[in-house]
Amino acid sequence: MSFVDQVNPKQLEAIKAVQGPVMVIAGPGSGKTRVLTFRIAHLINIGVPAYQILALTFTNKAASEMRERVTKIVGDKSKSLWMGTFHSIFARLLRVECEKLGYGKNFSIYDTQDSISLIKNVMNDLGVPSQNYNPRSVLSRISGAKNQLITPEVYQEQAADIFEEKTGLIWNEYRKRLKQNNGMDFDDLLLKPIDLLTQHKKILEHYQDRFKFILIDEYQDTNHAQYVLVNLLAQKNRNICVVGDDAQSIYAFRGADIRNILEFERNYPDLKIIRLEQNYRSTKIILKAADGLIKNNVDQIPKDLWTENDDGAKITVLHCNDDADEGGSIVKSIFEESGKHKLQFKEFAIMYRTNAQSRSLEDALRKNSIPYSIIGGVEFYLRKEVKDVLAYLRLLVNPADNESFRRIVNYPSRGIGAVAVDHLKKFAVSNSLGFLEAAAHAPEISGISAKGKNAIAALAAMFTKYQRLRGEMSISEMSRALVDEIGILHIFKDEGTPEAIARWENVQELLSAITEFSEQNAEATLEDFLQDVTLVSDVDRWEDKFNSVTLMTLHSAKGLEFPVVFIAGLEEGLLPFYSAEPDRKTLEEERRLLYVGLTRAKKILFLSHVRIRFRFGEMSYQSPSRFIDEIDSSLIETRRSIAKHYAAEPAKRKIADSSVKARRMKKEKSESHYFTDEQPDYDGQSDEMLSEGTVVEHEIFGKGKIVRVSGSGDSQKAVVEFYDVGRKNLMLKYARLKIV
DNA sequence: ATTAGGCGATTTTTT
DNA sequence: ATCGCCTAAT
Repeated sequence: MSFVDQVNPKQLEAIKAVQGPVMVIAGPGSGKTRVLTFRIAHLINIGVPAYQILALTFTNKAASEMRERVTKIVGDKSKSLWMGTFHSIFARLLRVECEKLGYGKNFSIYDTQDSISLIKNVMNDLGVPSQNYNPRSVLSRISGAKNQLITPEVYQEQAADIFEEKTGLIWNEYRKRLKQNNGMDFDDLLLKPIDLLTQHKKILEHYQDRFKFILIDEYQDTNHAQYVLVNLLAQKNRNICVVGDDAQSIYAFRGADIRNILEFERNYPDLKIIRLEQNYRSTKIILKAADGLIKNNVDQIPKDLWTENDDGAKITVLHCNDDADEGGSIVKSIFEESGKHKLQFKEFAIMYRTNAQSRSLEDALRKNSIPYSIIGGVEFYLRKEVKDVLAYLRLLVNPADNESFRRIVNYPSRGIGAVAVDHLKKFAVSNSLGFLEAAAHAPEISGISAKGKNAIAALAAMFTKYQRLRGEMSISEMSRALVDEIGILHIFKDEGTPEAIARWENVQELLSAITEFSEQNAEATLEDFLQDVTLVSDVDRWEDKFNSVTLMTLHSAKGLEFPVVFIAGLEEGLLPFYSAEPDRKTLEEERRLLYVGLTRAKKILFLSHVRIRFRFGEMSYQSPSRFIDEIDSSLIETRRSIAKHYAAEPAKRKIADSSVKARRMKKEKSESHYFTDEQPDYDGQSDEMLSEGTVVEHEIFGKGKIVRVSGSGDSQKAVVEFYDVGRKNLMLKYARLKIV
């Protein structure tokens, strides 16, 4: 093998240190994937059977790319590698072993949406009003506790307030229901393997002997449960290699814990630490900017990043008026840069903090006929009609799945309402049956009208029929037949509205996806397909073969790189994201997120911010992100945008009156008061003396009193308590306040 | 009892 | 856009 002349000495060291625990601290663009690939290839070449290697990656895409690259070096042997995300690898393991934990092999995997709706049902049944306790927050507490390996019992004992008490109760019931439904949530895919391995010594030994060499990519984003799980597997052979970068840790909200890196060192005192600090991706200017930014974090492992690449162009900061203008400015820059450097659209990426930001950017791209593909957002497999069809398939595979039953029992409308379902549920509970089983006994259930009984019995009969057909037809034929019989395609067709047509297309696309899936792997089962759609993300499906601009969140951008990167919305409150005054930890995580974004860029980097943004249905004055100030100003060139020509709609946004309340977009058609995309007059307002207590008047918000003034020069800001609309954070440069 | 339609509230980031 | 909650119609 010829990797020796393709890597630097540090990389070589990381590739060859195959025995014992190794931690590779890999800066952005330092050839981490190359190291992992060669390391696996090296293991195989020195005689380690591929099935003894377990490689855990952050995305499925990273896994399949790596497998491809390994295959190029070692050939077919790579097929028996276990490579994938934690969730998909351990779901696979559970399919084999779950019966020892009392689950059926056909268990359903509940995504966040499914889990929330189960929580809602549980709360209903327990009489906990969902007005007081948001099911989403309840789930996130439960999930947090689960990833810390806290049991419901301990959680309930330690409950510090009424919310936690209720959460404990809900959790307990939620857990029971999941089990009854033969279902696991995302966290269970990590916790159940831990249960399995700690409860069954033989099985633990089996897998310890099986996975003699373990590699973990993006180690900084693993949580405590993942840490424990991997250590169980690795503790016997101790051939474990983790690769990560603390500066790119951006999943704390999901339980990712920097302590994993510290504990790792404690757990393996003979740990070998290798640092990869040479960057092969970005220009000197980009790297310097990123490095300068991240140095503002207190929590970090110090690093000395360097590159032999050119200085490159300065970073451009685009000052924009509003979101339409931002889209226009970005489009204009795409045209300019692609003309100047002969770049294709696929070499551009636009990144942002929240999915909601994509809309105005899409508008601008569409208006200028630039092809784009978008990662994330409302994902295909989360669309209602798609989830509805999937619920049918899921119930077919796992008849115990009461949540799926609930979802489809009256979709499309069959005259089975809440009351009928309630009777059915009572019958099911008192006879210890699943809902679908109970449905087969519809005639025996009291309290339901004859019509309702017929409808329920017919539904049950349909499932019986398709359970039989599953054995006789291919999964794609069977799915088509089922969708046909449900009749939703006709319903959408008849409705004929653009929305309905879109739904029709989505269902067709789902059916094609099933066909394609079964063509790709001939032995694939419906279970495999269902598992795939819940565990494979949008990024995983993304391919750069289309010549289009890519739009995505900063979180999704991890692990990718592009010649030209735009990061939109660098504004206080948005990036860094916060609603209340942010604490240090929050700010540091947000800073790391931007760091990840900056370091995706190879050659050219644009940052943009707007003056006025529609947020939470409200017009909001935004001040530029503090992060812009943290980048050395000698690396930056600013541009005030006048992108009228490219902006999606002339940026006309109505504000009806002085009470700036939530306004639906559709209501925004009539009436007075427009903002235009003309440059605001910078009338030197900020030069005047404004201090606490000054009474001022704003053209829209009316009169108010200044509470606080901060910053200086162009970035001077004030908090103003308006008499009519309450407290607002304004940037003086743009707010055009009049002293009263 | 069920359904349709209107209205208001809700949106950080993801496996 | 979607969901829950309301009311009026069937």
